[in-house]
Amino acid sequence: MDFLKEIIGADTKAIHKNFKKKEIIQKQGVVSKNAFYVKKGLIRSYSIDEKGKEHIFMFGSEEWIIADIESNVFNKPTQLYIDTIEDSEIVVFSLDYLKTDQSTKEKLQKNSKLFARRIGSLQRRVIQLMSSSAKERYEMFLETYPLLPNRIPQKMIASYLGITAEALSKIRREL
Amino acid sequence: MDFLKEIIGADTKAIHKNFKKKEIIQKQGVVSKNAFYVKKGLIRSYSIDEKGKEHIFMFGSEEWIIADIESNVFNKPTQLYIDTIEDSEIVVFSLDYLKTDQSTKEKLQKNSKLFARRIGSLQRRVIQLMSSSAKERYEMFLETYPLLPNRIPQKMIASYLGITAEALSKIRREL
DNA sequence: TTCATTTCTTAATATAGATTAATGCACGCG
DNA sequence: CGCGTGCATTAATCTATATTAAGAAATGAA
Repeated sequence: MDFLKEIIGADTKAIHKNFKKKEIIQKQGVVSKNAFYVKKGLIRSYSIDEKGKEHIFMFGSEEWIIADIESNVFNKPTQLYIDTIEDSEIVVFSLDYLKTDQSTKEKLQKNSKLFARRIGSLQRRVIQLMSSSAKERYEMFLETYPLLPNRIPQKMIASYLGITAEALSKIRREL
Repeated sequence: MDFLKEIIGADTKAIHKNFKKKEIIQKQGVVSKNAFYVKKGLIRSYSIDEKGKEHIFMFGSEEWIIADIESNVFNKPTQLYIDTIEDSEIVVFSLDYLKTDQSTKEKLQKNSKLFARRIGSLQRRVIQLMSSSAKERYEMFLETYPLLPNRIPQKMIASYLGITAEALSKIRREL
């Protein structure tokens, strides 16, 4: 993820911010203008459905970017809340350079790579959701993010996997 | 989707190809070098799991691009088969311009928009898979792609929704 | 520290959707 | 033209996961 540093490093308008645990960084419904690079800490993006239930879309720990990219690029209202799971140090930056002529070819190329990776991880997630049981998804989660599970409450892991906390508890007992 | 034409139009190496119904365009496991723009017809991308079950990842009709973008950009073996549902006219092109210096800033910007849209549609898909019932997903599918359902066999729609043909049949009866 | 609140676990019951099996239909092929 | 193979539907049964409820453990605030 080398190119992250260059994209962000080159953004002179990027702002470093500190957030306390459980602070809300972005609310559903607004046109999101910013992307959030996690320098330190742990944050999450999630949506809340009509029944009031939370569904975690992504976790972001050190060196990850959390953002509603489509909302950023096309000025659409975002579906995603973003808040912190731990006290976090966040670099708030903008993807505006994609629209204006402010950016170099190199930066644009790096950005395409960044987006391509994100597309890949979402593609795997969709296929996984369609083809694997809750237990299999949990095992893959542990493999893919070995460092995260002890930093994240069970109920949030469950929400990320698309199951209830009760179902996850049962799965954990079986392992 | 204006920018599609420009991206592809500018690619002098792009090749127009005709495929018969049910022809395989790309196989799982290979490093995919190409993206497929559908000029006419209907194609799909899908993966096959260990149990031999198909899971449709995307449909592509006129003006859509079907590709394993991460495989293209990072030379990773693809999870996705691609084949045709109807006789189709396809523009086969490459995303290599993202790696080399062959491309203009404008083209790169358009490409980022293309990727951002794809990220948006995958994000919605993930959240939908986690938060909606099969019936709700089917109704959203009908709304989002009103022209496709009569061109696609039921069992493939079911596979796209992540359910069995039997379950879809039951849902349709209820509507 | 104590009390209140939230999180995690366990268990009983309910349900959406899978599986299996059987039937009628359509259509592509010899 | 008829025949076979695959497609859609229905129904019976099964199973993974949801829901509900309750208690135990952990966390946070006063």
